[in-house]
Amino acid sequence: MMSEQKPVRVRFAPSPTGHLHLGGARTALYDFLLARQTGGQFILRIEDTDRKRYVAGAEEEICAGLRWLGLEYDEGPDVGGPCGPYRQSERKEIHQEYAQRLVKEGHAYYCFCSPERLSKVREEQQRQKLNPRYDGTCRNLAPSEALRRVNEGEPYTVRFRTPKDGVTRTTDLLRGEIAVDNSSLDDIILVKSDGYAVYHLAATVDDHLMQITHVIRGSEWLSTLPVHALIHRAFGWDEPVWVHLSVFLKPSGKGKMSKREAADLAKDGYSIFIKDFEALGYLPEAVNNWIALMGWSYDDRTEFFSMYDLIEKFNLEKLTPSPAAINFTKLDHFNGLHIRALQPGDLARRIKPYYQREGYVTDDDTLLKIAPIVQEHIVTLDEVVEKAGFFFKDSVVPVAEDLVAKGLTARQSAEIARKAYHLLSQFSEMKADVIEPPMRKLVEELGLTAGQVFGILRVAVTGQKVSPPLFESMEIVGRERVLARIQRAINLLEAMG
RNA sequence: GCCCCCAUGGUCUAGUGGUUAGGACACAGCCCUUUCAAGGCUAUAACAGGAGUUCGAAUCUCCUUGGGGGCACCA
Repeated sequence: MMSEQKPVRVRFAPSPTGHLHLGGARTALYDFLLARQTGGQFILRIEDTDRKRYVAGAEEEICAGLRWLGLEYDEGPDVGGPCGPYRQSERKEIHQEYAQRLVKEGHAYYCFCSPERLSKVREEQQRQKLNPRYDGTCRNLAPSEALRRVNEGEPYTVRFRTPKDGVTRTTDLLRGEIAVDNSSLDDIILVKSDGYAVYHLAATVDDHLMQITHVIRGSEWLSTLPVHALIHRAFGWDEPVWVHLSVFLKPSGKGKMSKREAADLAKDGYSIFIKDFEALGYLPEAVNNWIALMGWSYDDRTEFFSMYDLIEKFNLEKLTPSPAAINFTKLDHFNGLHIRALQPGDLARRIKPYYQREGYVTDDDTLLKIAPIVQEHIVTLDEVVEKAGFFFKDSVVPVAEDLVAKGLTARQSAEIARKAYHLLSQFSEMKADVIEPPMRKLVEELGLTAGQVFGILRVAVTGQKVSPPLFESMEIVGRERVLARIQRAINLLEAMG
């Protein structure tokens, strides 16, 4: 199936008004996959024509988020490219030029209605249960008069002259033909009175100029799709392939993600913002794998995909149009799978920051030894600190009660610890495969279970009831610390009586 | 209110006229086991409802219901 597809040019076009979230990331992922698969280009374009909504730092966060996910773009505001600028605010004159062309050719007209009048008209229409729509006051102004008013400095906007009747048909890749009566369409504003183009014009012009072949975006654009098609046609341009992705719903599947919902998520250690995933211990490859499968599938059983797999196997044909509820437990599952798929050396490198974040002083040799023994015990990277922090501590402080083995007294537990201490102290090194057989023999001699004996030692050596495998852990902790920790445990048990 | 879109287990989905409706997550039980996991096995669980078309519908059509999106000088 290695395609003979033509190289695509696709763009991810977020507005810098907030955080990069899962929905955006998934759109960008699909863009990226398609571009890489076909040998085309993935472009980042910042849609910042609304200066009022501009959020400082948002663009940087988007770029950083895409890079963290591994979605390197070929052209964009901070990397340049042949179709720049890639920030729409810097393309104001270009947009105006094309708006003029539409006006000259009769596809658009100047409108001098004030926002105040417009909103009053709208309120009145709503009161009368009519559909809110521009009332057409300026639609039939004589071009010469309109031009005169423009030249006199009167504030104006440019509106698209939508056909009054007929039907506009266009095609969405996932849904087939989308047909709408032109009578239900509005004369949308193309250029605002501040001179900046509105999305509908800016995106259309830029997509054409940047030779975008596939427009992949959220389904919130579906209702304006006919207008976008009409604008393309007014310019005489071919339409790109339209791909409208379904939205993500909240985990319950009932309703879309809300601000409140997002806040609740944080309490459970989840987030919908890409900037948070690293700190929460997620791997970018897991996040990609997870969101790739929300709206796309490969076959009836394959679910684990590396980025390499995704690039090879992604296809637009298997996209689904129905909305998907975000399922964070599935993300946890994928994260576990991807952690286990890592080379231990890679895992060692990736867990390091989580230790350092908590103030641990680590060394790479030890990290390299820890990686393979925690690998199949953690689902998020940050867990490594609570599960395997004891490796980097001089000593641990067990809860005395935890040292008492199930079914035994403190006194008996102390006696077992003493015997283990005696046995272990005879070895010059704590090699796991060397000390395990005699330890098991000890268990047998004592007539106890492995769980009872090893449980005491686990708490003694790690300070925790839950830890990575005991003997491997003891090997890393090392002879001196192991013995010191067991001695301390003996003392604690004896103090209990 | 009007317009557009969507509809298979709790969730993500496979399925494009004939299948015992498949897989995954979650959940429950069992096995394995030095803890926690991981792994293995088993179980529970779905075609929203109603009309049609057809010898035969999860698959095609229509209606209803439910959900989502849009109706700005925001994107």
